[in-house]
Amino acid sequence: MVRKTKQEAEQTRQCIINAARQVFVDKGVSKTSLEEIARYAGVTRGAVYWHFTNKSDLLHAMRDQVVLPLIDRMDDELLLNLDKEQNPNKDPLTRIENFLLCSIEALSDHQETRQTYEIMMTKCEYVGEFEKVMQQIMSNCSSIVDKLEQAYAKALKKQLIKPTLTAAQYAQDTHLFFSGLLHMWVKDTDGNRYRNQAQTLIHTHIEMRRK
Amino acid sequence: MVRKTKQEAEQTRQCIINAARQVFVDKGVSKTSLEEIARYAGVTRGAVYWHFTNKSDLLHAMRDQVVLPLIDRMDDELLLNLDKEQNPNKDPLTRIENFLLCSIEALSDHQETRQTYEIMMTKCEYVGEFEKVMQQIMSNCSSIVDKLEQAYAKALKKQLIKPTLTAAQYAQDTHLFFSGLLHMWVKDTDGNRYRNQAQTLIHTHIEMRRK
DNA sequence: TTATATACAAACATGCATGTATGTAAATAG
DNA sequence: CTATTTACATACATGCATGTTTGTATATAA
Repeated sequence: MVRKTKQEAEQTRQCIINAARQVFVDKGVSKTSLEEIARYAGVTRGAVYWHFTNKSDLLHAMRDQVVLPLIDRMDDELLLNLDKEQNPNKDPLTRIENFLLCSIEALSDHQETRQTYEIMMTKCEYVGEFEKVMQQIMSNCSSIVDKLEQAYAKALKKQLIKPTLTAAQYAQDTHLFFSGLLHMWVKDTDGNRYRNQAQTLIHTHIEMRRK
Repeated sequence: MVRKTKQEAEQTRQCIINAARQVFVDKGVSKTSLEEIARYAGVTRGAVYWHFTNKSDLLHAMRDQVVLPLIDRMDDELLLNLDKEQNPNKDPLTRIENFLLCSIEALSDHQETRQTYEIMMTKCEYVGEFEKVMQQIMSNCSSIVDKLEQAYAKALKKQLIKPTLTAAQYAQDTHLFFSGLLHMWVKDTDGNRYRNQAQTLIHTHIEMRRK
């Protein structure tokens, strides 16, 4: 066989991940064999086992590829320049709204992201070795709540929202709303119930808080 | 072998469901064999195949046993006597709050319910034949939103909440909050982040709406 | 009372997924 | 230019889960 260069090898690797994503969406993680993935990617199981130690490892790689960049972007959108008054979006509430909108946008704009979320939410089982991922998700949620809280603290200072509740309370409620929206959005494959009105739902949620 | 009476057979059936629930929570649905379930239940695969056609059928039975009664209870708590003024909880907002509280209570009080939800949310794959369940869940969500909307309509009439938003908008937001809370509550197996403060979160969510 | 259906256990047949080991040609390092 | 990795394909070994079939003792219906 014709040995590939490093670049070509990296392509095959990515190709396998892409194939896996497609097949996972169709058949679920546990019911897809590495053989199927390989066939879909135009390689043999040999290639799969060369790039990944097993199916779980492949799934991890798939997830990291989508989730890690998203976590990075979160910081930018929610916190960056939050303190500087001269930035274009002074209003911290608008900033929160924007953060929520961007997250949903990432799902509707990028098929990879959308499919990966669909797999993570409805096509895989968090069990054994993979239970750690659930811990990661939970701790990631905590950091989202933290960032939301900082933004809401600013909103309180600027007296944009009622002072009867704390920033932490606003943050938790928004996070639960966001969490629910993500789940519903992903599961609403027809798009009728949630996908089409996500922006409105987000806007309403924020508007509800304004004095 | 000693043939069982109808009652005893029904016991075995329930026993198998209980065993399945335990093993599913531990190992996930796809990685548990019917052999394991049978062993845990103290029977053989023969019994399992007698009472259920396959693993999916067993999972359906497990789910129905928990979910169907819950759906019934929902109607009672949210809508029953909503129009009659003489019932103990006149305040529709309190009624909504109560509905949310009761739902969470069902999870913390009944292990079966909690485990079944855990399985449905993190230990099974909605794929193939089982994708229909996802449709059921979505349509069930719609009916929850409907009922919430009716309750919020009452709250608007009684001028308990700001009239700047519609009952439908309040309902959707509450449902997404509820949906997120359910997911987080179930996934928070340590109990530190959400399980312990669920009541507070719910109360805050409702309180945020009051004029 | 007898025939039949029930409630399983036990045995059988099959396939598929996994992991590993081996082969190999070409890329790459020195 | 040669030795050694690399990037796979192929072959091999193994096991386990599934579904079906058969056997059987007894509850139950008539």
